[in-house]
Amino acid sequence: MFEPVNSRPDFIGLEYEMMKFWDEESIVEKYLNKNNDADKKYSFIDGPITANNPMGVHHAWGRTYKDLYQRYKTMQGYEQRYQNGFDGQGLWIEVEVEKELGFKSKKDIEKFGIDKFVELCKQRVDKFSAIQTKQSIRLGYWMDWDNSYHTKSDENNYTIWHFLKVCCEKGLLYEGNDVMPWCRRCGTGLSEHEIVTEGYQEVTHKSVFVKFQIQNTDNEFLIIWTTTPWTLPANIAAAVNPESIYIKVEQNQEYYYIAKNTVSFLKGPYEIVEEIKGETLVGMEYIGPFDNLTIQKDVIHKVIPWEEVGDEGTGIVHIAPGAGKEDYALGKKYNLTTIAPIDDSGDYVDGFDKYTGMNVSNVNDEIFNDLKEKNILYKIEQIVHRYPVCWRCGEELVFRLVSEWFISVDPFREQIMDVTRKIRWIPEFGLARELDWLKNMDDWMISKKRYYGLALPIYKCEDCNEFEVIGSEYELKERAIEGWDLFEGHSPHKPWVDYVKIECTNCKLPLSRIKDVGNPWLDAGIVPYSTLKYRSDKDYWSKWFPADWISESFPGQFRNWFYSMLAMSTVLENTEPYQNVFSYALMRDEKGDEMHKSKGNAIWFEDAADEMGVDSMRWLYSRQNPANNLNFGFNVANEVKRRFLIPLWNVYSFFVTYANIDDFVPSQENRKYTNYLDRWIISELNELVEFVTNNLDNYDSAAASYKVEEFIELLSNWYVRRNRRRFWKSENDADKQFAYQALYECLYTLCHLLAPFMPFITDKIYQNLVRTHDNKSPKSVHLGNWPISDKNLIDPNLSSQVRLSKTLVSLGRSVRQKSGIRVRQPISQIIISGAFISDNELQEYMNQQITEELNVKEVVFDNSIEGIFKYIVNLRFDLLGPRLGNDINLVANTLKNMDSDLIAREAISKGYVEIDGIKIDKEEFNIQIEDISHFSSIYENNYVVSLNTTLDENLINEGIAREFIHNVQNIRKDSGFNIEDRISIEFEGDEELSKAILQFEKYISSETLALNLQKSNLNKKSDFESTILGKSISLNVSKVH
RNA sequence: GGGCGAUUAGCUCAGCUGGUUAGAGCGCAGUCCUGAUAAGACUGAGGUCCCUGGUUCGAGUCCAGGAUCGCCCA
Repeated sequence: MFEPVNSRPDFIGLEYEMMKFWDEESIVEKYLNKNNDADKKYSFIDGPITANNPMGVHHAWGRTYKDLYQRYKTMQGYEQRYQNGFDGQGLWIEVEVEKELGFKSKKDIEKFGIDKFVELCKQRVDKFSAIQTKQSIRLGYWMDWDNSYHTKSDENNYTIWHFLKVCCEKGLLYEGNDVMPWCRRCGTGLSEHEIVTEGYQEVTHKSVFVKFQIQNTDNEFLIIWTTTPWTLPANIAAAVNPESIYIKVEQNQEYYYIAKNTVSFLKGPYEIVEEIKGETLVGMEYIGPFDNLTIQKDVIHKVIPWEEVGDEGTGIVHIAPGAGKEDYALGKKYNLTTIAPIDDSGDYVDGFDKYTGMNVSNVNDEIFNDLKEKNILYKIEQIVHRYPVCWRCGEELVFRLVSEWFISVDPFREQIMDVTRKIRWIPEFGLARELDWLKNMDDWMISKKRYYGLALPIYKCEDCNEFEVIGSEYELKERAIEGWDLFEGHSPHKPWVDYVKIECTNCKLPLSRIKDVGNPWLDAGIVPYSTLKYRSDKDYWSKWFPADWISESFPGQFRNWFYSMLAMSTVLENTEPYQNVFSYALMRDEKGDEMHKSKGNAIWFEDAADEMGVDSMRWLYSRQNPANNLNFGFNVANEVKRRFLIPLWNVYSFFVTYANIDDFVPSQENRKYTNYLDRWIISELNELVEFVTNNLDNYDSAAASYKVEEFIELLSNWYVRRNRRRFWKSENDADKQFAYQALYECLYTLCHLLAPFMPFITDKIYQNLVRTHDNKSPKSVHLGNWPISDKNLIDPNLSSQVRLSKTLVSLGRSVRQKSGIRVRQPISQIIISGAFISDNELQEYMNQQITEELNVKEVVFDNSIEGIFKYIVNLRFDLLGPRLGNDINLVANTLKNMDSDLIAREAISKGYVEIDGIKIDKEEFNIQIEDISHFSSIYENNYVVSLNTTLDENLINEGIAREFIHNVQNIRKDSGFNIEDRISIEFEGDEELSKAILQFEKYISSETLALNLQKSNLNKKSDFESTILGKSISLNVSKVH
């Protein structure tokens, strides 16, 4: 006996039940160790999840992929590591802790104490990694949770030290000055990786048009335009496009130089005096807007050429090499003075006189006033533009001249690109995208002026300006001249690691570590080395490196994780760290809008899990095309449950119900699939196994899922539906056992095939179908093996014939609809013409299927029958017009005089017809059917199905009997009788109904399991009132004990 | 300005290396079927497969140009 199955299960309760079971039986542990001795391995490296907040439903999407493919490989017998990763160093953690503590700036952190602050950061990571672990387990994500790696671990940090040492040895590491985007609040620069995309917002600013007076003139000016007025005190030059046309205009007794295409900004009337090329302006000297400031004392302001200058503003660009990225580059090129105006927090530094100490965020009015006083302010304008903001705290960024540490990319740019090409990118365009990034990327800025992160192991001598890199904890210990005892026992973080001083190899002075911490993508990028014991166990590393597969969402990762791993692995070993990289798009809400907490359309993981159920969620994720954004929500999940989960469960529930009635026990001896339907479904099943296997090998879970859905549809709506007779019939014969066995095999295989997708429901079904009968079988479906397709059982011909039967039945229903005869009313004959099969046996089988489905007495396959319908053909003018031109009228006229029916028949049989010597394809005709007899017909897909619409008394009576049966069955169901219960029926109806019912007494009794059927005088004592063909009928139905 | 995608029914999307009359789900209207089914079937309305050229016996699919949207980078 199988456990009876609830036909309306509580899927979520079931999930908790399974989690409890797995826990009690240590199933996960057994799963993790299942393939310990395998001779094949599969190496997955987890991209660390940021342990800074609870996991969201978008993480669940990614984790479903990770779990799916690892489970698949486990079932196939691959040894795996199942290691999850947590990312837990860097600014994002700091920002959250700062928020918790109510800090406003870096000074607050220093006052609080760096040691205590870093400790709190670590604690936050530990807290959220524990929460995420619990959430992942709820998702059914089976990993070696006690062995998760942390990017904040000593090993991870020291392996980066090793990497940086190698960089240094290869001459890739350098300290450089550059103008970088800078966050005043966080007090740190942002690397190029961080600023793009997430980092831009629409902001309204005041832009200003300023007149720069040309030297040795009274009334000639250049007009420049800028959106960052605070940079004007640092102005050094003005840039023009040497190729563009500039004009000199006269306005209010002054002369202005501007680009010709920008005149519209001028207010009021003006007159063009002269037209010149930009290069003519180059070299001109002008009086700077703030030449009165101390710091500007010796600056000579000049016009320089710059090809990038466009038609924005005035076509003349204000250049401040200390406050703009391109400005700085131009400054280097033309050897301009550089004035760096602001400090860490955006305050003007010394030398700016009245401005010194003022902050750039509130200096605009002061600047505007000064410009006005000097009479060089042309006008002020509001502008809305995309402006970079800090991706963590939202503060508007400024551009600031800073000294940072970089890894130069040029020396190994080609190498990384070669390595990149060896990797398979899914979706394919990932390769192009990564190469594009690599081609264009600047040197990698790896330093950050913050507290909690990788301690960059760089020791710089302020005296002789040399620096060195320490490559490991051992080297540090060896080189330590003081502070080791204070550091020992601590993680290599600030402030502890900075107690250690080493000696300068050059001048023997004691050296401190530089104050900076590292870019967090170093932390994640080293993972293919640090987690695989690169430093301590090379054999182990060689075994598991490179990863067979990695997977992350693509926004960001091409320039972050995918990139940092490529860069680090190219430097260390010049080889690819992963062989397949799978990426997927973004999660949106059901309407396709971005999910935001503030918008209220975000869905918490816990709510999703406990309302839609994890299996539904996972199926929804698995069936998604990863290149497209996923529109996620409760309605979509419900749809999945309704269309997929429930039908699957219903087949299972159906099987168990009937198998129990007949005491079915699965056995190899019953695997005799001679029946067409059995052979067919087993053929479909094996084809499914092959398809799913191939597509999972190809990391295409969506294609696999679609196919499974199609199979469930066939299984539920054709195999089971068509087989109901075999399961119902009272004799428990061999044929019935074979049918049970076939259905059992389908469910058994599906459990295994779907186990990696939906781990809960599949194991639940498995426990009942397998474990109740075979206690030697694995304790859980997840400890079982992946199904292998038996190609000998695949019969494509059979498959296409069954599909043809389905099509013909559809057509039959269609004709019934057209002729208005309901399906319960038997009809005498259906005639089908079209292309048929030659196999008589199969033909016979198809007859049977169609007879039953369409409730007809006889199915005739006949191509030659005439006189029941007539074809009508018309030309498809839309198709033939363009092809034949004027000839089409000729053909149309000829056709009018021909026998439409004959033409159609010829076209259908030969595929074409010749009219007036012109060959016309079947497709170029519009073929329709006209009924010309008591048959009703329909033409589609090259088949004509014709229905004999005449009904004699017997047929009508049988129809009544079937209506009666239907009524009784509903009563049985509503009364809660068991399927096998016997009943007794009394009824009362008019003469016509009664006659029909009694005529088919035997039939009715056997269908409804009635031991007794009789007409009596019920009057008003009847339990049930119903109508058949508009006439009322009363019924009493009672159970017979 | 450059690179990468996308554009198919009201909505969300399938459509493999070119091959019958381009499909599914949801939604809408109607009908039917059902002792596994919270289901299901049938019918109907709904399509310029973004546009223009080209290759081909044949193009939603391949090529070129363009439009719009999105992403990535200057």
